[in-house]
Amino acid sequence: MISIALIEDNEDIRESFEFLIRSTKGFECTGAFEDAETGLEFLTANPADIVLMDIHLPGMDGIECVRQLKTIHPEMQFIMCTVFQDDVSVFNALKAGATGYLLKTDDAGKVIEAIHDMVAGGSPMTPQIARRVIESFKRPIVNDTIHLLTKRETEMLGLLAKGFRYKEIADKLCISAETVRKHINNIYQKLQVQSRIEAVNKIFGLKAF
Amino acid sequence: MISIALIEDNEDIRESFEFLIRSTKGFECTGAFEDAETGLEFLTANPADIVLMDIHLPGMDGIECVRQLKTIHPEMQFIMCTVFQDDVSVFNALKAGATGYLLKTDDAGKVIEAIHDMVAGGSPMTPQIARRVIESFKRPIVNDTIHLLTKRETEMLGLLAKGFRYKEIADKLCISAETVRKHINNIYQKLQVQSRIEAVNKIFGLKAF
DNA sequence: TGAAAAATACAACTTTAGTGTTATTGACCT
DNA sequence: AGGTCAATAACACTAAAGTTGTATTTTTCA
Repeated sequence: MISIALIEDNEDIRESFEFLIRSTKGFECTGAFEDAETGLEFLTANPADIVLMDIHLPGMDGIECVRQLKTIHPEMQFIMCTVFQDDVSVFNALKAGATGYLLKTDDAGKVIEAIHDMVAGGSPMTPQIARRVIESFKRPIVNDTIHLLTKRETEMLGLLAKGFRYKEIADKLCISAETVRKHINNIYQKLQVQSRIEAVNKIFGLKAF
Repeated sequence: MISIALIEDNEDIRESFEFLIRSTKGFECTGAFEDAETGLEFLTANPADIVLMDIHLPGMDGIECVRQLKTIHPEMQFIMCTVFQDDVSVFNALKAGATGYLLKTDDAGKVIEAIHDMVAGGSPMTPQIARRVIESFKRPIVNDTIHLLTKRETEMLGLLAKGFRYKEIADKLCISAETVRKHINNIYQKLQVQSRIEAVNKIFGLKAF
């Protein structure tokens, strides 16, 4: 028996979801809440296997609720339900610990399928959302500041990031170590940093996730 | 009319896919190839909207084929077809530029649906594959070597990664700079590295993508 | 073609980082 | 009670990194 809870402020949707779950073999609905606060309180004490969570809620939003519940019960699985599929919501939800994404427009069959996929260790989501995840996954996340650097300087920075010494870089590029030193000094001035690690963090540092 | 090409070494699968595409309204099959080399040659000259690509092929594999075609025709879309859904293949394919992932066991309806999803700007994939993508997306990708370090050493490394000087770390933790120096030296010995940047790369370095 | 930007090079100097060694204290384990 | 490990600290020394300044050549581009 898979225990499912849901947090959704719209009464019609909440009740139809609850009915849907109750009338599906192998599923039980352990709670249906209209706001994040009461849901959070109940689920902290009574963890469910899977939670269907609306994003837009009065008071605390669904993403924050997931974040808090996930830290308390890491094994709990969350499927976000929303009308929007904008990038920010998707990523914040994923970052908070949600692993599935349903649209409210999805029919009953999709919802049941999504829950089954979830139980089977999958991440049900629309192809549109999957695309967004992939796109941002591929993005190198390089700071714009890099455009201040010349080609040679960018090359230097790459080697610097890999941990090569000035002497090694010099040998690799067949220039003198003093030139390398000069280039790197120019880089530091442009990036407003004082050390190799700061430069690397500024350019390649990953703030995303 | 959406033009679709396919590269698949198994004759039965290739012909049934070709038949499926030809018999679907709005789809046309512009080519069906049994190996990457001939497919690559044809598609370079005659780009298709969507390519169904097998991963395991004799000679050049499907991932390499995608990589090459994607650089020549970036607007071409690729759906990988495979029996396996292992992490390495999935990520390499995504990295090469594929945006969809089908299992050979999927039925005709799923294939058609996947192509439509693709045309609509989505990324059709199984929930299992979506989960893999998300997991690795969230994973900080921390090297196992970090378990060699003590709590204090791990803390040091974090500050080291942020670019703080020994003196600054010392002040932050209310210990002497000499102690910081010692801890860091221990870290380097455990990680078998000689500098801050190497240590950071070894532990937090992202090999993925 | 002429000015600006980039790449090259050298030098003197300061600061920070990294290596090696030794020693004390407290925590934890058996 | 004794042993191991982690954390603390200090000192001497070397190596590498970072700073500042000047200068020449090459590229680029308006």
